Amino acid sequence: MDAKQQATKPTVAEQITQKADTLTASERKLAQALLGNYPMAGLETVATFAERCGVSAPTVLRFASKIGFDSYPDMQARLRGELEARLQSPLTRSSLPRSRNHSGHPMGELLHEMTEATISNIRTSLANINPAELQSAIELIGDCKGSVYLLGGRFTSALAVYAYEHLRTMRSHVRRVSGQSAKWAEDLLDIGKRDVLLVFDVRRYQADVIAFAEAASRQDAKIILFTDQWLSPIAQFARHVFPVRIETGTTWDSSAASMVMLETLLEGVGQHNPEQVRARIKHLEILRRAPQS
Amino acid sequence: MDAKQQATKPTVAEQITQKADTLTASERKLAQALLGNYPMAGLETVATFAERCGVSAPTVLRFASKIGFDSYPDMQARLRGELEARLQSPLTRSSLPRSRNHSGHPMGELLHEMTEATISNIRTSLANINPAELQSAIELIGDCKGSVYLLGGRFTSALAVYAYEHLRTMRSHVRRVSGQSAKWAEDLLDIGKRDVLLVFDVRRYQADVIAFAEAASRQDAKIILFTDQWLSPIAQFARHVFPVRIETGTTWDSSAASMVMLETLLEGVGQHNPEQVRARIKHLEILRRAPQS
DNA sequence: GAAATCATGTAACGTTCGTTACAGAAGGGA
DNA sequence: TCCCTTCTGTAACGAACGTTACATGATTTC
Repeated sequence: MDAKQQATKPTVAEQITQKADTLTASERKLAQALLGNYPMAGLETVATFAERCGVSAPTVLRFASKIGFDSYPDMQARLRGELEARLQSPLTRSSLPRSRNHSGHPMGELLHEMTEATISNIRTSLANINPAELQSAIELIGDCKGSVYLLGGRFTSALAVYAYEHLRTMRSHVRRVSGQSAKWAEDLLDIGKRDVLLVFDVRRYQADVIAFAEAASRQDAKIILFTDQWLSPIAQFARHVFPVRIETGTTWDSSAASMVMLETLLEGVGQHNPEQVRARIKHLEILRRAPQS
Repeated sequence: MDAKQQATKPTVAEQITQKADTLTASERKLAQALLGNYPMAGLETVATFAERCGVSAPTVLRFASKIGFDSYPDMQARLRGELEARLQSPLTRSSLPRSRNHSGHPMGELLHEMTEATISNIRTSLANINPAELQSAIELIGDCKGSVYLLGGRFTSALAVYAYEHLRTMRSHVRRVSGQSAKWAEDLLDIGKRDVLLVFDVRRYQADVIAFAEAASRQDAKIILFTDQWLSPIAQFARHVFPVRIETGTTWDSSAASMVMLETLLEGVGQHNPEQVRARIKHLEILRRAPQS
């Protein structure tokens, strides 16, 4: 399940080796330095990189140009991308021993990989959440006098649904923004400064979701955002941002870590006003027992 | 470059954690973003980092200053050093050197408890799944000539929504049984022996969900059940049962382990017919690019 | 050995960066 | 509600950046 996306995009290192025999003496020095401390050396400034190799700045630029980049920052961007990918790849090449009865069977592999990748995501994500930030978000939802709106994208709408069902048992005035995005404007009408928008948006950030959040922000709603580590643009308008890992090395991104983070938040909201929640649940059960008005 | 990189020097992440409670709202957003995508986010320019988080450049500088750096480039240098060190020793506990210090703050406790409880649930649940069982379920969905129906209860409907969105990208004839249960009978009309019902039902097993599954079973539909360790009554009619742990010691049950199990199943279905799925996604993207008939 | 070609450094350009001072906005307490 | 404190963005500055044109030096070719 690996290395199917590399065919279209060669790495910087590959580009260098490809053009290796056309490089001049100074350029070879640069190439060796970069490959020797890959890719960190290429992330320095032109001047620094040049000085370290004992060449001039223009030589560095000619080098970048020769191996196929429009500009030096262009090359850096690519190096950055590779580095980022490399940093989070250790999740998949799991170092732990095989668990139990899974050995041999191909589906056992899958189970094991998904388990470890997801656990890694959860650990990394929640370990980096600031407790105070969580506390503030909990209070924002728990003490909110207005309405709490839930919104998600294509895959994350499931999280919005989940949050909706839980919050509804804990407090009144919980609304889910659902259906076709063309109709969201109606929900937007009511949103104001006393309201909170809990929005889920991970990569392939959805334009309609972003637009809704931005509009809500302009109407002074408080926004809590669940997103991935690269941050949805909504982060700009959000009061609280919770970035979680979503990559498992498989075809699709995972919402498991987001789910755990969400459940943590929900549990926190419940604990924030325990007696109110308990009273509400009790009331709800009474109404359920005497239904069909 | 820096020979003074000592073991005694605290990492940037640690410095952030240390000053966490003195940070302002905007600064916390920066902290969250940096820790969420550590350390890459901090290697961007001030302007980029600021914009991504929706704050101004000076706020970023005040942040860097507050956590103990003389300048922004100063902080970047340190992040670079950490990164370089990590890259040079990929074998020695590469990706997770820091288990953040949540102690002290009550929400830190909560984060930690939820993390560990959930991970325990996932490990236990997936370790006990029979790979052959998973394989069969994958083939059942992947090779199903009829329709795949999704159904969930109050809280598990979120999982049904999630599965629906994924399966829809992988194959045709995927339907979600939604809305008021009184209207489910209409869906039931179409269900037959060529169809598969993927149903989610955890404790406080919902009567209407059970009834639907039983009816579908009588009409010879194949049932795949996601439930908890105590097994929903639907297990009696189900061809494949996946029991997962849902307890976390908190007020509410958790769907996190179910989510991981579901994602594993979905990944398996995707891998089962990779070329078909890829063709379908491609087709879908073409249709999306030429919308508004 | 002279001329041509290529590689490289110098110097200057406009741009973008990090940084600072200051004024306005937001939030909390009486 | 008002005031005071704290927080935050705007605007301006110098410095450093990537980039380019051009001159110098090295190397090759006849």
